[in-house]
Amino acid sequence: MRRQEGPSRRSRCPLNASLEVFGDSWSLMIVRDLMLRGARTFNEFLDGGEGIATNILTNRLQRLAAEGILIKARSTADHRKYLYRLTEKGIDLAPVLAEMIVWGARYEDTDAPPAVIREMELHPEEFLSQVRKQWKNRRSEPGG
Amino acid sequence: MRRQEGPSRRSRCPLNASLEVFGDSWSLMIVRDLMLRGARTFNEFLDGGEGIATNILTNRLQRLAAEGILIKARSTADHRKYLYRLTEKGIDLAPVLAEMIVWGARYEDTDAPPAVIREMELHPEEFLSQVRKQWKNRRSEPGG
DNA sequence: CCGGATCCGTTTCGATACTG
DNA sequence: CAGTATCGAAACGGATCCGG
Repeated sequence: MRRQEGPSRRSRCPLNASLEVFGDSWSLMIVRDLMLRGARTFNEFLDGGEGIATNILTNRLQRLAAEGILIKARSTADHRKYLYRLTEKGIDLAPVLAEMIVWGARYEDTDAPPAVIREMELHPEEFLSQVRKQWKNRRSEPGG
Repeated sequence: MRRQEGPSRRSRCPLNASLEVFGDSWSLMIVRDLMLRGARTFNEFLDGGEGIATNILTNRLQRLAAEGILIKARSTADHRKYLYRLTEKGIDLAPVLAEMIVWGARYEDTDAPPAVIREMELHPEEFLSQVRKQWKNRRSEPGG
């Protein structure tokens, strides 16, 4: 019970607040898998995130849920499954994600498709609106 | 000798590459102190970053220097001092920083001046050009 | 099978004291 | 001023086990 929330104990700076929420290696990967790769179940995160352990994944999903970035709910189609989806707060991480992807693609050695990166870089607002549009449609839980 | 570089061992995704470089609590705080708060010496980071320990600060400065995000050099004015400054690669983290600050200011409880945040949010390219302009002038090492 | 929980060895972090 | 050295605490990561 070490990590209780409380309205940002002493880190008033916005950057610190953000870092407290997703300032680790895994949280943003989970958000990316959710946002850009269509991952929705525990095991889809396990595959997509580069080798995260199950206990760490559980921990991060709980933290992100506690922060209101994602929501966990039982699948209506398959009752054994849980489905995770982004909240508005989580979707609004898209610009952060996009800038990190653009920077990584520019300066590190990656295999990112240049077209997608250029799209993110040159038309960020279109990228964001596409993400939003996809998440509008996803309410209907297709293929759950 | 655990952390040797190598051209991104297996993390080809740009996001993973970025997270490997600055995916921890402190690295981006240091970049922010450098970029937005004018910190340039070890002790200025110690004050600005919210209570970072000296060994951690040393470690992060070394890592960031090894990644080519900042450069450490002796002050020409005061030969006892070392001055840290951002490289182009480091300055290009400004958009990432800005988006994280905007998100944190929107969703977490912070004391950020709204005007600055709105400026970052509505005119990101102006914010970026201001940062760049400031770093042009900083070559002359004023007050070192 | 799905979604975890638990155990345990290893790694990293972080506070403080100390040094050139 | 700019870091090392030390050492306990915490986080990580792999493997395994468990409930539905």
